[in-house]
Amino acid sequence: MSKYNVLVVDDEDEIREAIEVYLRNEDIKVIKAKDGIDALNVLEEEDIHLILMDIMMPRMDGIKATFKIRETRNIPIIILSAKSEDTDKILGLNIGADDYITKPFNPLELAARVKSQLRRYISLGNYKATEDEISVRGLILNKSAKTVSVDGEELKLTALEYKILELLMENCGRIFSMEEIYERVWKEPSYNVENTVAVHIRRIREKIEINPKEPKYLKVVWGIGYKIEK
Amino acid sequence: MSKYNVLVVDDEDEIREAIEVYLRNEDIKVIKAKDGIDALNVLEEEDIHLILMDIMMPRMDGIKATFKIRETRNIPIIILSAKSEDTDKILGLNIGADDYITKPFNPLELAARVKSQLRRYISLGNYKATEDEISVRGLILNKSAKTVSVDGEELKLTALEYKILELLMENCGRIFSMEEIYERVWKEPSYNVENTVAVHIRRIREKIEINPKEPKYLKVVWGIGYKIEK
DNA sequence: CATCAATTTAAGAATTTTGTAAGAATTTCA
DNA sequence: TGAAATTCTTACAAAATTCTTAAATTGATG
Repeated sequence: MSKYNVLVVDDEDEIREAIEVYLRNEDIKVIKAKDGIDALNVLEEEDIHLILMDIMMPRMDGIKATFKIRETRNIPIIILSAKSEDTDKILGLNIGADDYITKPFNPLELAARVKSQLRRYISLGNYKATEDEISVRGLILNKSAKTVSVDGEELKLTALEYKILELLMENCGRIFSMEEIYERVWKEPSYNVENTVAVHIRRIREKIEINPKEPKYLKVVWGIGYKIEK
Repeated sequence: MSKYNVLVVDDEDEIREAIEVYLRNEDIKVIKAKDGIDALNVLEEEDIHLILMDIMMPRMDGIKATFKIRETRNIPIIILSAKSEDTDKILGLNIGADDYITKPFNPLELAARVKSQLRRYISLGNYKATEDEISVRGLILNKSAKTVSVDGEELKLTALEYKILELLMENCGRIFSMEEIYERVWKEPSYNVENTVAVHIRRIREKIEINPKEPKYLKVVWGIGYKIEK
């Protein structure tokens, strides 16, 4: 992996081209989009590693676009903006952007921030953050369709069961304690976490496992929690 | 997981305290260090999720400290500095820092950048040290998956057995007395340390050793303690 | 409002882990 | 070599954790 694709979203031609020049020699390929809607289309087609997003654009602005992208993907987004007031910065960062640069920007700083985010993203190893389909030894979970199948046969999970399984499969191999599962799926407190989670785990096993008593996928790690075995 | 630990490294008392105030109400616990050496010590002890690092400090400066930390760990580091020249920014970012804020900074911006980095770090799921796997002559311990394997075959250790083995493997070659093992794993007193530890050592050996009577990995040093042989 | 599916609660059963104790085996050192 | 110190082994008891079941509750839908 030596080339990274950076998507520049800005309605001003000169800015897009200036950025392309600044990022030359950095193992970076610049792909350009005129506004948020363009950007979303490009994201469908290309394998993008980082987005530089202008705030002020026709059709769909940068805030909306960032928000939209974050619904499904986790690639680094750096906001570009002429507004330098702090409120904007806060707003930009809270919609899910990873960094913020005000125009006019210094080319070296731009390049440094881009490289910093790329390095981080790549080093963390998951620049495929949002694969739509997660598959483990015949157990397949499709995130957009919200379906689960085992050996080709589609199963009928309830909404809750699906959420738990998605959490475990997205982090396949990682162990989640009952408390952590409850917290991340329910997002509210309970006094009966152990029983509740255990019951749902049971039901999921009943559906995805051939023999729920000897689970092939959804394993317990005694004293620690549950995981989907890789 | 609702509390994050942020380490503030700065030699000025007022700055450290100001930051603590700014980050209050953000589910953030602020831990303070006076310089790079302090910081490294804190990192040994505490589970830190993000570092705010000043550049100008006595003993060990922020650049050196960042560099040092990056040798082994991947947690987010935000550089704080009074210098605003771009060259410094570049330098800061290229030694492995994840973001850069110039003093005097706006409290809201600080909080936003901290949250942005934390969110990213946490969402990517691996807020564990980069050294995830410890390997000794075929015996491999994976810290995030909490698994242990010998010659490629995965073993099933209990939570306690795993903790003991992790302690010994993380400090591979170092000898731990029974008292020390008990203290560091159980964190409570006992009147029966010798028996208890011995029993668990036995159980671990039964799982990781081909011949538990002639251990290849988990060796005893008579009168002193146990170690994992390098 | 009746019905059905989904979820929660509760409690006992089943399983796994951990602690204890006591004697056996090994090492050290006089 | 023999006594003392230390570690090893075993079996069982206790504790902790997870599993299972069934009944109660909730929530949506016609």
